[in-house]
Amino acid sequence: MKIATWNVNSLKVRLPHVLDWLAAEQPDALGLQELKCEDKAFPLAEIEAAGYEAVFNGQKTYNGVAILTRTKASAVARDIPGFADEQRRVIAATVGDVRLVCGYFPNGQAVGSEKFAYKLDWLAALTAWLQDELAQHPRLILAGDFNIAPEDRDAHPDWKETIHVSPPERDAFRALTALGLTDAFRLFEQPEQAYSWWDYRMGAFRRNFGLRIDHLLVSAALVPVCRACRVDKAPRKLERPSDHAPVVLELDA
DNA sequence: ATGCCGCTTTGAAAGCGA
Repeated sequence: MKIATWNVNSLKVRLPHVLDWLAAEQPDALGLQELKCEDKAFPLAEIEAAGYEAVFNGQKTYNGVAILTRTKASAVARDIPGFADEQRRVIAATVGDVRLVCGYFPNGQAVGSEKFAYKLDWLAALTAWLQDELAQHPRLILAGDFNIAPEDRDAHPDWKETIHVSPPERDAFRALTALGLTDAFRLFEQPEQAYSWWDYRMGAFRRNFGLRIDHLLVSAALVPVCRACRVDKAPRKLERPSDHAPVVLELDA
């Protein structure tokens, strides 16, 4: 089984990249973030023509998440139950015998800002909800754009901003792993300075000035069947790329 | 340094992302 996550920064603009990538990689499931499109504008026909089913939770201009699957997903859930939020950031579905939760975590803008407080509130609500989800679905993957670089090695040494690397954000990440979730990327040997996002500006990709903020966390039941996890930088090298690269997890399941 | 890039909404310029 192959499961991937990718912040596409506008599904409309990135649709050709997504279709090419599906054809090349043939994942069983692909979680997408930052669709920036309403549900009525979701390019369902094109995705179905590529041999995929899709469930989505979109809104105008901002946010928006989707799960694409080769076989029909079931038990689709949207948003965090009990957390009042206009922003469409979560979709979950059962794919085969795996529960896949796809999230676009808040950016947070700057430590101490109003958006930062929202980020921490959102993370607390997600964590509380996931505890219940894990109880119901022992085989669970939390995938998405976390907007958190969990350790120092996940940020370029010259990263000067505190957002994405601050102690409260990293504490929130650890609260998620404390539920019994494991960062699948770190189950395997990885290149030095492996990142999943690079700013469009200042030649950041060329200089590998990036952050690893896109993650797949797996529940304890899935750790033994993880086979490989990697960042696929190829789509970041195309014309008009997303600023994020897909992260791919392969499992013996 | 934070203007830089890119996307979106509107209708040339501003907000936002990370």
